[in-house]
Amino acid sequence: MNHLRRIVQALELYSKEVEANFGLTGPQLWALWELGQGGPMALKELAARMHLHPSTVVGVVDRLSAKNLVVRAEDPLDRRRVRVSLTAKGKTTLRKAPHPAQGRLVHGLRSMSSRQLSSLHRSLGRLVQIMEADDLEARFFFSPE
Amino acid sequence: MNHLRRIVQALELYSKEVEANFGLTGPQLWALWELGQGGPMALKELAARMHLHPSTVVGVVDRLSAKNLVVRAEDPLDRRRVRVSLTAKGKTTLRKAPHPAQGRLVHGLRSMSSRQLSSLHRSLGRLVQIMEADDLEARFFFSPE
DNA sequence: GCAGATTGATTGGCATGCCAATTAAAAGGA
DNA sequence: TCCTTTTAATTGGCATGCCAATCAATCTGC
Repeated sequence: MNHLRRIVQALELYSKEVEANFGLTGPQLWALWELGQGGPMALKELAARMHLHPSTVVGVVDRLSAKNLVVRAEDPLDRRRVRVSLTAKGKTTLRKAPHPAQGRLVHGLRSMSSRQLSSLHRSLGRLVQIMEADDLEARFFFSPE
Repeated sequence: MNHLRRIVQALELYSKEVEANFGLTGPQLWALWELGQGGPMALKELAARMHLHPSTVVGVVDRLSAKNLVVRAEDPLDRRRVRVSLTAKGKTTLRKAPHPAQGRLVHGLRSMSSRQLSSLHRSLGRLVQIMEADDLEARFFFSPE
């Protein structure tokens, strides 16, 4: 538990550091990266790819848009949707940016043996599986819709 | 990376759930628990035990104090310090509260073999070690005071 | 075709978390 | 002793993240 908290904290510190030296926070970089991978997409899809709540992503897109790295456009086929896409500046920035996979963590992982690594990956994957199953149960228990 | 994010997210969801059903968020419960373990202590010490920034803990203590679960008192020996301590209500609440070690995670961990568990613990511990070492280096590199 | 349900984005409210700056108190040095 | 530095707590500003509520657009059933 404590280790997890420390890792998360180290990730957040890294995000601050990137922000101070590059002008973009971790989540902002991450969103930019997803847009680079998947091309222009609806805000809802971006949120889904990031496993975040849409209302969270609205704020991130707002800030990226204020920096002229992305633009919102109307989707002609479904006017409820907002197509978020990279600007030219966004693409350039993305090319120069550090990979959003959080440098320090990557460094830490690289220094582990591949056997250790795959064991860690398996264990974490299993944890996620169990915790998300629990979550579904809990949701069902509290509000069965 | 993705697994870590999901685990953290599951923890936050659990915190929301506890809040909805118990009236206290994860960090609030955590602070209460530390006070239960260590007795009355300075805000700074509480922050150190939680590995959080003092300014963060000010807010948590504010909210706990608004709920009459803790009180701030002046330290007669050092008037800069604020002694935070549990109220009677705080102690009662703490006895009834779920353990702050995040139920779903515990459940997930319990279902793993002890061999898997200790391997996971070792791996995470190693990651923390490496990431925190990196952090020191980075701080030194960016601002060598 | 039209009323009612659903869906996508947004807003407002709130809790965490950080940092930088401020204030008050204590410690240290000349 | 007095002045400077350090230390503890707080404040204000900001970014994430959630949820609940709202608004507009789309879809469905009758």
